[in-house]
Amino acid sequence: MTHDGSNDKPGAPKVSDVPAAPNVTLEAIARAAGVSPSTVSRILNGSARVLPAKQQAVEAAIARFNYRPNVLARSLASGRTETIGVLTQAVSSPFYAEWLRGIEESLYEPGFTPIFVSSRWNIDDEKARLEQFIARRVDGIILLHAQLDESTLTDYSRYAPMLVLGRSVHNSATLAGLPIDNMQGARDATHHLIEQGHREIAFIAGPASHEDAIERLVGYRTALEEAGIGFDADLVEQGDYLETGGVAAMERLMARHPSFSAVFCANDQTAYGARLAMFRRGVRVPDDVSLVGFDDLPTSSYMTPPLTTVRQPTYEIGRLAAQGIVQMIRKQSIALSPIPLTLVTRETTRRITPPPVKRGDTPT
Amino acid sequence: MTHDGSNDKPGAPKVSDVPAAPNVTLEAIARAAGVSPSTVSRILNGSARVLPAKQQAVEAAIARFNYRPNVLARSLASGRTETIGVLTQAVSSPFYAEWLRGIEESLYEPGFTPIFVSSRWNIDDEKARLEQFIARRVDGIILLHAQLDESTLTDYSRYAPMLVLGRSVHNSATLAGLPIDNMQGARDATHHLIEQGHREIAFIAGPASHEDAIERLVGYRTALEEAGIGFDADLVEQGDYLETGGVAAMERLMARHPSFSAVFCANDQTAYGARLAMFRRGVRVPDDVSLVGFDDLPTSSYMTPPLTTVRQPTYEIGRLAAQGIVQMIRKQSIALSPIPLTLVTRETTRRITPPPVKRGDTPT
DNA sequence: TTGTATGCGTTATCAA
DNA sequence: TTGATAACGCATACAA
Repeated sequence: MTHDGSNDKPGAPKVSDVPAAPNVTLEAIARAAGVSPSTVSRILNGSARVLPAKQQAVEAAIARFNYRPNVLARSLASGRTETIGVLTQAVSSPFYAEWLRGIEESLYEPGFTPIFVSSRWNIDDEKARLEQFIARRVDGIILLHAQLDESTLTDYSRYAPMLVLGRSVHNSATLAGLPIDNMQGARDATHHLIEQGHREIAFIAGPASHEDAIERLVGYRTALEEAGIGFDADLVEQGDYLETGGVAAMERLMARHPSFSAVFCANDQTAYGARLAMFRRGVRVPDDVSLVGFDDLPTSSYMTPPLTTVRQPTYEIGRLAAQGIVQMIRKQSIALSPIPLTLVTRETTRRITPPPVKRGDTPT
Repeated sequence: MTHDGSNDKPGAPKVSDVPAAPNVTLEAIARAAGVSPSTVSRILNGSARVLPAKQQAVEAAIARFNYRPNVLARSLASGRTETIGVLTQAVSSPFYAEWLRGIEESLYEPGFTPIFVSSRWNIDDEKARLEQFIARRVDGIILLHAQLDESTLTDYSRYAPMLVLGRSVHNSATLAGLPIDNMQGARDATHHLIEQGHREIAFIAGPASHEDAIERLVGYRTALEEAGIGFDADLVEQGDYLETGGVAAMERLMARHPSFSAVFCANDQTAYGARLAMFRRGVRVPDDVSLVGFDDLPTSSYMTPPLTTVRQPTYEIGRLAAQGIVQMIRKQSIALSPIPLTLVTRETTRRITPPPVKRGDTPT
């Protein structure tokens, strides 16, 4: 920060801008500047006016000793940590990545620091991490897809305001949910396929334990019903939101019910797997089968061909969440409306003239 | 803050397992159990034996009040935060994701908590985040691809031991580097293509500012030289490690020098872009052009066809890093050997009989 | 084995 | 405007 670069070159005696003493305290600065600790504190926090002369003396001392206030001590004394606990189910999931980015970027400006942890889809871990947040006295908590039931969340929210993404809860001053309209998204996607002339539309579902996954299935069924197409349980296969599950599900589907002309996958990762399984069998997309995903992961627009999918504005949702939690911390009321999803039509779907052409015996 | 939640549900008196007082202190527990604060502290940390009777009394009080020690106070008093600062260039990058997972999982067992932040490839941010870590008194720091120069890193390492991934530094007790052998990886990949009969092998490079990217270019050139193939600058295009850069580079390449039979991309994301650009032009992979990437992102095995690439064992590297930093904190010596990379041969490369067949005018 | 006293580095309250 | 002084919640050296 105060690196002057004047002695990078060997030869000249090195006078580092980062001094040796790692533990300069506020008190040391006060002594060096000839003022009281309180004055230094005031300057640091801008909590009161001080004489310019003293101000300068203190600032000089801070620069000279490269002093950095101890965040721990500050938090202990003030009761505020300026820290937000962010709980994800899996840090490494491409799906959460954009959320984290949105959260981090919006938190930086108001001066909060996010702490990311992941519970690995394990409800016990989720609890443990939440308690860890509380032990750390975070000022607020953002949950990405909480699995805990609402009453438990409500209990925890007494320690710090909580915002739950992708879920609707009974909103209060300390607990709020930002629901995502999975049902509508899935309905739109299915509707799109129907409009393109598809009638036998398969669905590869997500884990039955996920609320989202269920909503997406409901959306699929709703669109079918609206179009007067009977629901066929044989066209539904179980996936797990992962690529491997998509592969397996598609293989079962092709073996059992090979006449579908379109597949709607509960998420993009599932679609990647399904795509590969079809590729292996020589089934062309979209010539033989149309494919639609859900989430619009960054990679999806680089699939070959680029994937038609339901876009979740994750980055924006992340920003909203960050702003929301800050408002809750500041005791301001917030109004969170459900996030609408939009269908992004790319190149894995095509119009067919019903009845669907029989899928070809293209060479592998 | 002192909301006691005793009347969440109208009607039935709710007896929650999470008690009302959010700020139970160690002292309160001591009083409730009829012992001294130090005894409670000892039980909490297992730092000394206490009478079973007292032990039980304390544990009962802890359970009754749902007491959670204040991490801040504990750290302030002990001088240890049990926290590791992890600096990434971009939290949301699929490339860093696996590293983070490895780090997080290995840190959990020894009782450390990672704090992830990202500097967004900005060197000023990198410095700011590092200073933030120091202000938080983290016990150790892991850097994923540091951009700061070694002397600055050395300066910072006086505050907390630092481990730099993907870079070699002059190792000391407080600063260590875990280099990754990009050169060898790129050399192997190129060599593979040469062995398959390719002679006109294009290369889409990464940002010239990245050490890794340069090493990969060097590996490419080395393999060519070893095979007695002259380096042709016309076959090298500039990318940016992102998909968009891959698309653009491939388009330029095809326009300018359409006779290559293989492309080696500096990373997988670049390869995704290049793949799409070829797809758009009706150039088939691997029938017309062989394609090799670098990194082996999780998605790469689901590309169609699955991408041949150089695998970085990122998850394992993450684990190594976590173990390493813990050892450094404990003042144990560590031995870090460069990580070897391995070529994963999948389906985007194929053997050709030189001279390469002229690339087809397949319909778009 | 247990308790007392002191310190960790700040902020905040209260006088001056 | 400034400076003592008391928290903040815990760990720990020392004494018992």
